[in-house]
Amino acid sequence: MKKKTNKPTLRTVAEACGVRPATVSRVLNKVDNNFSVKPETRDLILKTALDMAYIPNTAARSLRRRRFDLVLIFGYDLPNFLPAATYGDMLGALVQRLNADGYQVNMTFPPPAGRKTAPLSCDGAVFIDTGDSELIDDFRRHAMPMLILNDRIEDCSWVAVDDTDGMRRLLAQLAAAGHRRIAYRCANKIHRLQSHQSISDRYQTYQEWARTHEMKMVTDYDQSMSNHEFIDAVQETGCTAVATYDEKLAMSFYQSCLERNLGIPEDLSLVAFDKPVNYDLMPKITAMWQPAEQMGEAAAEILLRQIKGRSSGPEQMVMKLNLHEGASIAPPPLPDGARLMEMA
Amino acid sequence: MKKKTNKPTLRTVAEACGVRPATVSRVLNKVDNNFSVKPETRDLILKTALDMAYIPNTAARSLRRRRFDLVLIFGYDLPNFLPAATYGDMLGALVQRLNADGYQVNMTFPPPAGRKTAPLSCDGAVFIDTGDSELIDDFRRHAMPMLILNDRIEDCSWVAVDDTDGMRRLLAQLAAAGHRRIAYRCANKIHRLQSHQSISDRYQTYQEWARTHEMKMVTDYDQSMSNHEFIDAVQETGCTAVATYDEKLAMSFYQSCLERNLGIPEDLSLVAFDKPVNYDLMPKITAMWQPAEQMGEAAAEILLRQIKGRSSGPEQMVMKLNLHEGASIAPPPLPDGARLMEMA
DNA sequence: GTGAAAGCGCTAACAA
DNA sequence: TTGTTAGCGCTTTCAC
Repeated sequence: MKKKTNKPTLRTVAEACGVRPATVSRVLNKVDNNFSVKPETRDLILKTALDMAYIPNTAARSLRRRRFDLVLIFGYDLPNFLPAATYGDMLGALVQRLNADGYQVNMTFPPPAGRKTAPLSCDGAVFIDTGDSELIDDFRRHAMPMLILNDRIEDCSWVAVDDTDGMRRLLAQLAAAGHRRIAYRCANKIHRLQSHQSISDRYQTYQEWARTHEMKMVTDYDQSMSNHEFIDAVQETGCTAVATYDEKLAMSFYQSCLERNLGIPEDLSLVAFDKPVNYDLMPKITAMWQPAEQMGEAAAEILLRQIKGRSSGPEQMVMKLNLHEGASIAPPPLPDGARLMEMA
Repeated sequence: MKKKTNKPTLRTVAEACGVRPATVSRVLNKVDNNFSVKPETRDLILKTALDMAYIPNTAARSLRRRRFDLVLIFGYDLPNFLPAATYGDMLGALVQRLNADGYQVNMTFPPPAGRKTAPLSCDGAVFIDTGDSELIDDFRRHAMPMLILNDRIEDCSWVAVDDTDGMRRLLAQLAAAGHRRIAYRCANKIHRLQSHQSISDRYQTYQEWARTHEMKMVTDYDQSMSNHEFIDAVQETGCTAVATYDEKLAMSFYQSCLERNLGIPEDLSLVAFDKPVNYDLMPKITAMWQPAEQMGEAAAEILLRQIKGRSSGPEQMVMKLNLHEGASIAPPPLPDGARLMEMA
């Protein structure tokens, strides 16, 4: 066991090569504005650095360069939310784009209480499903590049989706299949601690649709209901289709329908938002999916512009949801009388 | 728009207070070994720092302190694997423990090619599902504290599970219910690019079981088979139970069984490894779950010992899997003849 | 083609 | 109770 692991520094390497640290730095960073290195010293330095397993000290480098080449992702709940499937894709695209421009990407978990040094340890930040407004404020005060992904915050850059349009198209899809009475299951009061734009957007669109189509609303927006209570309400009011706030609610509702021998879509049509995890193992539900990759990429582009100062003020972007056709919509079942007439 | 965002530094704050940077540093870092600050200057400094929104520069601090207060998690594929559910819990516990000791935790995504500065930008690292042995080598060469989570690498610290024991108990569970012929679906050749200890552990245990119980092996370990081909094999050989390598395979197999009107567990018993995502929405399968929280915590403890130099050499830890009882085991269905006898 | 020197912002040992 | 000083390891301008 060695007494002390003296990590090689620029100076160590330089001494081993009989040159000065500055030269080593130039060689390793491939400073090529005017070919200022003799090939043999260059090779010697390269070889020595490799042999000694030299790794530049990030702190020193960042301090000097005044830049970190690092983007932080804040999404404290991501371990829970990543299973929303769509975030994996979104972040994948985001990271790839940032990497292409030389930025390392780190996802940070909640920092120890009292430590809030983040704004001065990266070049920019992406907030996703993070309600940490204090941190966002800090970034803003320090004029640090940042972007909100999948939500909207005033005076910030963000990339979000058009839930109003999404809900409208979802309802239109059901209407096109012949549905006139549609219920909306959202369970927001119960499931969501902090409110998200999508909650009100989707609900209000449902409300608007009900008004313009003279349709009686059947929803659990204002009250907490179990799946079975909701199914009761659906049946009592003669709804022939149900829209749910997200895929989790949809799957859970689907299970409850099975338990009651309610076939989907034969007896009840079902639509939702979001792509479920393990999509191929799940019942195929027609749903509005986020354009995950595009969102990630757009976010990266905007953030990069902010970082490189090529942007004046916040940029905001709304994207359309994609209708993903499953097998959960059918024409409404005919009422018993009508069925008899049809058979005759 | 301000001309230039002059971020406040220690010096800025010090000048505003009429003291020297060192004093500010002492106050903000609560150096309290001997109450060396006059209350009024202390308050002034605190207030000024807050007003100016002073945030220490991480790079400068780390450079000087020779420490980052940061642990990096490497798991490049985590966005894909987190949906394995168990990792969310594992990381949650790990992070919490490290936070408690004042360490920030970042999960890093693949760094831009050619940049391998990680070993000198953190105090320690956790590798999870990462086959980046080059990076691991770098950490080792620099004698940086690190730990492999959920896998084993020679001469490293790691926390892993006892898959041999797990498989044995799973098979024993089936045997206790009366099963004598058990098939093993692993599909490893197809699904796993890089090999994991669990693959051979589980397979070899199955093999051993077959030998000692004089049971004919029915498995796809050496050949690629579709679910339906596998079901064919199961039926031809009269197997009454199937064990699968993981929950994904189990779920997928389950679906295929439904398609063939094979009831689980009435017609076929099924066991697996791992906890599925959205467990409450999934069919309840008896499976071996990782003790996720304990693993995360143990990993944190070991890593902390390494970081604080309280450890001599690598520490390795094997944990038992937990049997999670679902509803996928039943006694084997009686052969037709036997069933008649029973009824008589 | 390479060296000298300054300094990024912070902390810790020492001095007063 | 506070100031002075040195320097962490690196990059970059300027000089030769």
